[in-house]
Amino acid sequence: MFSKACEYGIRASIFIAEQSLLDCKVSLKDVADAIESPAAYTSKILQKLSKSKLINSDKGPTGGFSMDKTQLEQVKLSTIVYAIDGEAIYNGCGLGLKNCNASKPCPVHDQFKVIREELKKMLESTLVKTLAVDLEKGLTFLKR
Amino acid sequence: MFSKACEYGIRASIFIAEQSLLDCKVSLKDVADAIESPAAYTSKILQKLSKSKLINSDKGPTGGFSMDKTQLEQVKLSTIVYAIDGEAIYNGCGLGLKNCNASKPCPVHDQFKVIREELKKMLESTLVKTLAVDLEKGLTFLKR
DNA sequence: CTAATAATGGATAAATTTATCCATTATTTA
DNA sequence: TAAATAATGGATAAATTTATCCATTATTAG
Repeated sequence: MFSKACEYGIRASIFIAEQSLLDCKVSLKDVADAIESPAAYTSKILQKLSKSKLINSDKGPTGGFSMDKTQLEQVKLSTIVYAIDGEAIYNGCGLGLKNCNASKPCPVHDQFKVIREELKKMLESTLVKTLAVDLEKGLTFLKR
Repeated sequence: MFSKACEYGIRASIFIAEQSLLDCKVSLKDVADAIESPAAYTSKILQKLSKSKLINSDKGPTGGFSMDKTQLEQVKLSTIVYAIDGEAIYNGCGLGLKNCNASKPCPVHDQFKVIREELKKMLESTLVKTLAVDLEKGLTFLKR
């Protein structure tokens, strides 16, 4: 459904959000340990999220990754997915056709439309912060 | 959402079904032309569908690919997807966790469950034959 | 100012997916 | 039986995604 990079990105941002709610900055290593991902690869993904202003990053000692109040209020799953995987999941044709649309539909156009809209609605209505709260409560998990 | 191989597989099987409804066998080249896919790669996918008994293939002159009555009645989108991409799309965790389940859920377990079940229901209730009928009527398209 | 820390960015490498090539096998027709 | 046809299967190659390595930059504390 999502690329591995996107999966890592979502898990990482939920962890960073959780720690930010506790007023903690986290290092790359903290993130990689928390979500069991390859550190160097995760680094690239966090750079992307950082450049898209979805998370903050600071260099040097006391540095690390974090999310501020505004980011915690605004960043949704859809924001992360869009930053990493782009819009393909929203607009792409289920069968890979370039010009699939209502007036020249692929054979599963209508069927997929329903699913995609459902998915979109879900991603756009889910704040990373909300997921972080459940994680902090121990209701959900980021590894295995 | 699906692999490229699976997209080709679905499009190919809809085309083969359409032609079979018109009592026509089609060659590899016919298929590749109809769905605008690389022929040799498509060949591998058709072999897989053929070995899974979702389509028939015959060698030699007058040979080609086809679907018989039984196959036309039984093959659904879910059948094709399962044969090519396996069950990951049904059972896999949205965030890539190995042991994500109701008692140890990932942060988006419940949200994804709804979407996946919706998708599953759709794939399992859609006969390739039905899609082929619409294609034959000129209501849908397999290229571009 | 120096040493230590942590993210950054560029270059590579490994793994996987997608795609191609070609010799072989099976089948049909003449 | 020979020639032509069409799928098959194995080997390889190209492209993309995932992953690693390391030197550099920015920042902080002493």
